[in-house]
Parts: sequence; structure tokens; C-alpha cells
Amino acid sequence: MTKTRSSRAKVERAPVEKLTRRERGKSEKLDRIRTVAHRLFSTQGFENTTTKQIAAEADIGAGTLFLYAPTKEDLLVLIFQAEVGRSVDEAFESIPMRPLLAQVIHVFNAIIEHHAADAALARVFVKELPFVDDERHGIVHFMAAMITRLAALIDRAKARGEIAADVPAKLLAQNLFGIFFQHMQMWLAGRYPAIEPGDPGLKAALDLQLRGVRATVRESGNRRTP
Amino acid sequence: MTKTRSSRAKVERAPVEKLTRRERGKSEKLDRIRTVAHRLFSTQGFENTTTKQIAAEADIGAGTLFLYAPTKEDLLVLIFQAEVGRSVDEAFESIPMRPLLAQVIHVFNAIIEHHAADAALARVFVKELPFVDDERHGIVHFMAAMITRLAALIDRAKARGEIAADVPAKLLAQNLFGIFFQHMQMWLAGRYPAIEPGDPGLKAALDLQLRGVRATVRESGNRRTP
DNA sequence: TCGTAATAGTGACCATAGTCAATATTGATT
DNA sequence: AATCAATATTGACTATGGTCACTATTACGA
Repeated sequence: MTKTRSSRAKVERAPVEKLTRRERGKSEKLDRIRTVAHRLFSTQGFENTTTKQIAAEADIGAGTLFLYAPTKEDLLVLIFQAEVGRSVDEAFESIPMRPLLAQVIHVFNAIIEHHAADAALARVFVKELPFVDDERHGIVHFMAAMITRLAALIDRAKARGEIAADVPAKLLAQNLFGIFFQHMQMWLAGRYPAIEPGDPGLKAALDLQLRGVRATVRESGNRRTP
Repeated sequence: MTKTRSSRAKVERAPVEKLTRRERGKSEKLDRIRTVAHRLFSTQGFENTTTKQIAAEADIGAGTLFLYAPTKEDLLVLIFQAEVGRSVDEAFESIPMRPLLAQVIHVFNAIIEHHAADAALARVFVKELPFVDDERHGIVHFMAAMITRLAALIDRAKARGEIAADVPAKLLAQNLFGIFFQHMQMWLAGRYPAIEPGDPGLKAALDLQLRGVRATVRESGNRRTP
């Protein structure tokens, strides 16, 4: 183990770039599956879409589908990672220079906005995703990465004196994410008409958590960042 | 509508108590289903248990099962409500005279303890339950009730001057529950060996939330309750 | 006690997620 | 070009959750 894949095939060529026909074929198929599944789930709903239908429209055999997604639910993970994952990455790359609360909301908004754009699918996501997998790749993984990155954000806030130094960043990150996720679940599980990115409820909830961790006014006058 | 059931059958009898044979039969069947389902899920796992098997062991027809639980997942709700619901009710009836944090943990422990006693099933619960139903009875409902009762606890803490008066009780309750649920999910989704009731991680997380909402020392010296 | 409407129960049946032995494709080696 | 091992694809097949037209049971009024 440890040598994932090496010493085979055209390693001599340009280190990246050249895909073999096989690899190209696979990645094209995966793309088609993602696209088709996303379209069908959105328009017909998760339950009303059959795996055969997806396979047919993606122009692959019924059994082949399960080579790319071991279960029907995994198709959701596939979509989720491609779409939401990218949104979140972008959000983390465009963190505004503002207080922590605003930064955190900036990130969460990426998820909310994405779901708002596709309410039908959002329902399905929240209903099916939270524990699509134990063991395998997936959401738990996504959550963990999310928390790590949030913790980094918190550390920066600590460095600039906004958050008290004795607050464990990871723990706070977990709490914030938990509060966010709770809201998402309540929202989508209930019959709330829609999700809006700027939701005051979520902001208030997150603020309530941050209330106790802000640095006391003692050691620095760094209000309103430049 | 609105008259759920009335003006039929022996309404004249003792308002409670006397069940008709039919009603007795139904409730006995429901009991058997719960018991059998619980046993089989625990021993064989959720996936490996078929609805036919449950029906057979509960001594009812294969189709009859779905008269009592519209879907296989609903069997979980059945179990959940009977078991965990009761534990939580008991916990709320035996709140210790201690700081809010301890009281909240007292309640959450009821759930954790219950799950710890039956780790196999706990996995299944957390994996399948969060969104078993939209619209129907179920967990969302359970959560809502939980939050209401937690809010009551918070109000009492406010009354005795432990929590700042300007904190919205319901919001705080939601946050605490969200933090708790998040931990449960992480725990059971990951490969953590077991759940212990007194977990320091959860306590720390909850404490981090409470940190900012405690009444300032300004108006009362109520440290260490008698 | 009988008749009968209402309610409850049944299991053959259906649709579909997922499996797997057989087949086809690929890319390297000669 | 021919060979061949590795890898990818396939669709007939299986197992099971859930349905429904039919049958059985119950409660109750006459």
C-alpha cells in the first residue's frame, strides 16, 4: 500500500494532461451520470426516478451505473460533492474582511444559496444525505473538512484579537456548524416555503453562540476593521 | 372534519378503560410488532431484517404490517417513540436542582444512555431517523417538543438569575439541541467505539455556548447553588 | 339471534435497487 | 499484427419493500 498507482502505464509522458482513452471514457461517463441524475432528480424527484432511467439516459448499461455509484443514494453524494463542494470552496476563497460572524455566514450562505436555487433537490439532499454512508467517502468527510476550515477562520479571528484566545477553535467551529446544520434540517424538513440566504434566524442563532467568545475590550481597540 | 371520531360506538360507557375487542387486538398487535422489530433490528441489523420476517414473527400477514407502519423506516419511529420518548419524558420529570448546564446534560444523557445500551440500533437510528418523514408524525415533531421543554428549563434559569434576561430562550434551546445532535451524528456516523453518558466533549461544547449567556455578576451573587 | 355495515387482515402480485457470471474493450508486450 | 492480462461493461436475474382486490371479523341495531 501507499503507492496508490505508479510504475504502470505511460508515466514517462507529460506528468499530467494525457489521459488514456479508458480514463477519458470513465470520466465522461461519470459526468453524464451526474448531469442526468441531477436533471431527473430535480424534475421528477428522487423516488420517482429509477436507476434504469438514469442509466438509459446516460447511455450506459443498467448494471454499469452501480460501478460509479454503489447505491442510488450515492448518486446524491456525487451531485452534492460536485455542486455544493465547489460553491463552498469558492466561498472559502473569497472570505470578506469583516467580523467572524459575517465570514461564517458568508460560507454558510454558499450552501443555502445553492439549495435555494434548487429547492426540489434541496429537500432530497437534506432528507437523504446526512448519513448516506458510514465508512465510505461522503458527507461526514465533507463536514470534517468544513470544520477544519472554519477553525482556521476562527484562528485568524483570534490572531486579530476579535475572539478570546482561550476558546478552542475546533470546538467553536463544530458548534457553529452544528447550529447551521440544525437550521438547515429544521427548514427543509418542515414546510417552510423557501430558504433565503440572509436569514435573520440563523444569524441570531450564530450570534448567540459568538456572544460569549468575543475578546473582552481589555487589550485592544480594534473595532471596525479597515 | 374536526370531529376526529365521535358519535359512534359505546361512548356511553366509562369514558376511558373499556376497550373493545378490536381495539385490544390492534394494540396487542402493535406491541408485538414493536417488540419483534426491535429485537430483530438489534440482532440482525436494519438492512438484514425483512418486513416479511417481522410480520411472520409478530404473527400477522405480510401486508398487515404496513397497516401499522406505512414504511419500514416507520418501524424505527415506532420504536424510537416508545423507547427514547419515554426516557426523555422521565428525564424532564427528574431535573436536578443544579446549574442549567447540568440540567441540559441530564436530559441529553437520557438519550445517550439509551443509545449506549443498544449500540447496534443507535447506529441505525441516527442513520435513518433524522428525516424519516416529511409531513407525517415523527422526529421533527419530537425535536420541536424537545426544544419547547428545553426553553422552559432556560426560562427557569433566567428566573433564578443564572441566565441573562435578554437571551431568547427558544433560540438558545435550539442551539443547545443542535450542538447535541451534531455530536450524536458525528459520533455514530464515525467509527467511535462507544458512547459514554458523561462525555467531556459534549459538555465542553455545550459550555462554550452557555459561556456567553450567563448573567453578569452585576446583580446577584448566586455562585454555587446550595 | 340474525343481518349488515364498517373495519381489519391477507397474501399473491408488482416494481425496482442492486448482483454477478459472462462478455467486450483496452493498452501493453512480443 | 497478434496475443493476452487487466479492466470495464452488460443485462438477465434475485430479493424485498410496498400495494390492492378480496376475505374475515367485529360491533351493533332490529
